[in-house]
Amino acid sequence: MEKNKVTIQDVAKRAGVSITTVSRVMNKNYPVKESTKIKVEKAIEELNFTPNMLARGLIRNKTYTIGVIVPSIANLFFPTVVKGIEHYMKAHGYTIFLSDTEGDAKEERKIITTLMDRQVDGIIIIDPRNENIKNGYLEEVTKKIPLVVINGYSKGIKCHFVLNDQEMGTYDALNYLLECGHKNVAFLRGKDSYSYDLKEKVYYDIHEKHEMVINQENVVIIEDGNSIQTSDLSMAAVMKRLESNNPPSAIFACNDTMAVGAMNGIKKAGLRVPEDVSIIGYDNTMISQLTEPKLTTVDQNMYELGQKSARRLHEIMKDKNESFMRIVLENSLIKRDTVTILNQD
Amino acid sequence: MEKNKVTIQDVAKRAGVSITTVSRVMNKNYPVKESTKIKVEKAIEELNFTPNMLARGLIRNKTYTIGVIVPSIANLFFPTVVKGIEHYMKAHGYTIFLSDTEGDAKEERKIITTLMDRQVDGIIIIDPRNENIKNGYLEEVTKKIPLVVINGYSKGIKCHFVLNDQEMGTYDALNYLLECGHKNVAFLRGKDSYSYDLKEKVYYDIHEKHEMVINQENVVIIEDGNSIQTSDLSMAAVMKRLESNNPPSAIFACNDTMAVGAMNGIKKAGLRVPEDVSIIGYDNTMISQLTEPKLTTVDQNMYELGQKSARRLHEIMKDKNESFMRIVLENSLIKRDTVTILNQD
DNA sequence: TTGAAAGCGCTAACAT
DNA sequence: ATGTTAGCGCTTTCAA
Repeated sequence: MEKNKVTIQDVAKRAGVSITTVSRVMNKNYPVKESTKIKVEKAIEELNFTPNMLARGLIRNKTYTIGVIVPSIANLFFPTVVKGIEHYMKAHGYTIFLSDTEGDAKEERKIITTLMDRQVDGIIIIDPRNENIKNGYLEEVTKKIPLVVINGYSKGIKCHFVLNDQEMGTYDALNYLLECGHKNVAFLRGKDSYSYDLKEKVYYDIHEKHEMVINQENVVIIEDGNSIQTSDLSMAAVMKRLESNNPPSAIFACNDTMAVGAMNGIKKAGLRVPEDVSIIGYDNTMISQLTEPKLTTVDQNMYELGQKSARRLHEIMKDKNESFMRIVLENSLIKRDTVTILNQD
Repeated sequence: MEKNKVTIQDVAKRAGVSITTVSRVMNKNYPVKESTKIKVEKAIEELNFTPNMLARGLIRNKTYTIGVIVPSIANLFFPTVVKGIEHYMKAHGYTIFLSDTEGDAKEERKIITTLMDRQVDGIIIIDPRNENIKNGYLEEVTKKIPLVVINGYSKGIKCHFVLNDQEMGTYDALNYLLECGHKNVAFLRGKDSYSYDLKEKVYYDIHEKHEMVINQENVVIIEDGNSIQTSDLSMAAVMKRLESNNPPSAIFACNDTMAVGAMNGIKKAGLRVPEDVSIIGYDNTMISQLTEPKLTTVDQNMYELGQKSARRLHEIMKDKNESFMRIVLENSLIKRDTVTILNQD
C-alpha cells in the first residue's frame, strides 16, 4: 500500500519548473513555452500524475459532482432514469453520488444536507416526498444549490421541475378502459407521492365527468408502492378486493410492479387476465413486456426523462438565474394484451 | 442564489472563539469547557453551519466516500447489490459514487482513475471485465487503494474477492436437469465475464463426467448479456436454436433476463414451457417470480452480496494489511415451475 | 513566459 | 482549556 500519492509538487520538481507552470499546462489557461510544456507533460506522464480533485474543488468552488436521489435503487423504474442522468453527466465530466431515501422524508432532507456538505454542483431528486415539496423545503434548497425535481410538483413552489405528463397518461388509460366498457375500475396506488395524487385526481375527475359514483373500496392503497415487496402487497390487496361482492372488472395500477402483482392476484383468485379482469399498468418498464399476457401500460420514457433532467440541471448550473419552469414529457398508452372489451348488458 | 456558504470562520467569530475550538466541539476529540461548548453549538445552530467535506477530506486524507462500479445500473441484478452496499456504507457514514461501465474494459479503467482522483476511500467493482483481472490491472489498483471485487476472479491474482458459489449453483441446476432426463441442454451465456466462463466450464465438466458429447450449437452466446436488449437478443437466439433439427429439451440461461427472453422465444416458436422445453435461469431476481409459469432459477442473494462486500471493504479500509481471501457465498437452486421430467425412451 | 505567494476551509501539532 | 500556526494540494492573482 503506497500511500505516497504523487502531487503537483513532485511533477514540478521533476520537470524543473514551479507548480504554477505545471498547473498551467494541465489547465491550458495561460501561455506556456512549448519546450517547457513538453518537459512538464513528460514528467506528468512518467509519474503518472493525476490531480487531486478535492484540492481543485476546494479552491475552484466547483467539484464536477452531482447528487442523485431516488426512493429506492432496487426498483424497475429508477435505475433507467439514473442511467439517463449518468450518461449525460459523465459525458460532461461529472461523477454522480447516488443515494436511496427509502421513501422517507426525513432521510431525504438528511441526504440533501450530506450532498451539499460534499459540495456537489447540483442535485437531481426523483419522486421526492410530497411533504418536502409542499412545506417549501425543496424551494429553500433551490435557493442554495441547483436542483432539478423529477416527477414531483406543487403549485406556486419555485423549483425546476421535469415531469411526465402523467395526468394525460392516466387520462388516456382510464378513458380507454371506459371505452372498453369498464365502469367498475379499481385504482391501485402507493402512499404520499405526487404521482399517486395526480393519478388519483384524474380517476376522480373521470368519474365525475361521466357522472359515475365512486366506490371507495376501489381506491386501494399499497403500503409500499416502490419496493421489492410491492408486487406481493399488491397481489394480496387485489385478492382481497376481488373477494368482495362487487369485484371490479378492471384495475388501473400506478406502476408496472403493482400491475404485475395485481395480475398474479387475479390468477391466484382463479380468474383470468383479461377475460375476467382487465388491467393497465404504468411506466412501461421491462417487466411489462415479459408478463403473459403482455401488459397494457403507459410509457414514461424513463431513460429520456433522466437525460432531459440532466441537461436541465446542466443549464441551471451554467446560469444560476435560469427561470423556473416545468418541462413536461409526453406519455403514451401502450396497448398490449391485458384489456378486454366488456360485454355491455 | 446565496453563494456565501457559512464557514468555520463565521462560527468562530459569532461564538467569540478561535476556529480551533469550533473544530474541537465539532469533532469532540479534545476537551472543551462546557460553557464555551454551548456557545459554539449555539453559533453552529444559528448559522446552520455544516463543515465542508472537501476541506476536511483534503487534510485528513479520508473522504468517507467510496466508488461503486457496475456494468449497467439498468439491470435487474446490480441495483439490488448496490442497495446492499449503500445501506451498509451509509450506516457507517459513507456516501457512494456510482458509475456504469457498459461492460467496457477501457471505460472501467477510466472510471477507476476518476474515482481515485476524487480520493475515494475504497472501491467496489461488480462483475469487472475479465481482461482487467487477468492482465493484473485490478491487482495494481489494489496496491494503491482498498478494492473489493464482486463476482470476478482469477487464480493467482492478489485481490479481495467476494463471490457467489456460481460453480456449485450451476452444477446443481445442470444436474437437476440431467436427473429430470434432459441430455440435450442448451447453454445461454453472455460475453467475456468470469461468471459466464465459470458456468460454461461446469457445463463442459458435467458432460464429460457423464460421457456425453457436447453439441457446439448448444453453447449460444448472447452479444449483450446484461442490458435492456438482453431479453430480445435471447429470444431471437433461442428461436433460431429451436429451428434446428436437434432442438434442445431444456435451456440453462446464465441470468434470469436471458431466461425470460428464452421463455418468450420458446412460446413464440409455438412451444410450451415446460412441456416442450424446460428452462432454468440464474440470479433469482424479481422477474423470476413474475413469469408464467414461475421460473426455476438459482438464488444469488444479491442484497446480501452487496452488504457482505461492503463489510469486507470496510475491514480492508480499516486495516490495509488485511490478507487476501475469497469470500464465497452459497447459491441455491429454487425449484419452481419451468422444468419438467422428460419421458425416457 | 514564468515564479512567488496568498488562500480555498478545515485539522492537528505546538504553544500558552 | 484555548489559541496560533502550519499545512492538505491545488489555482490564481500579482510581480518580475
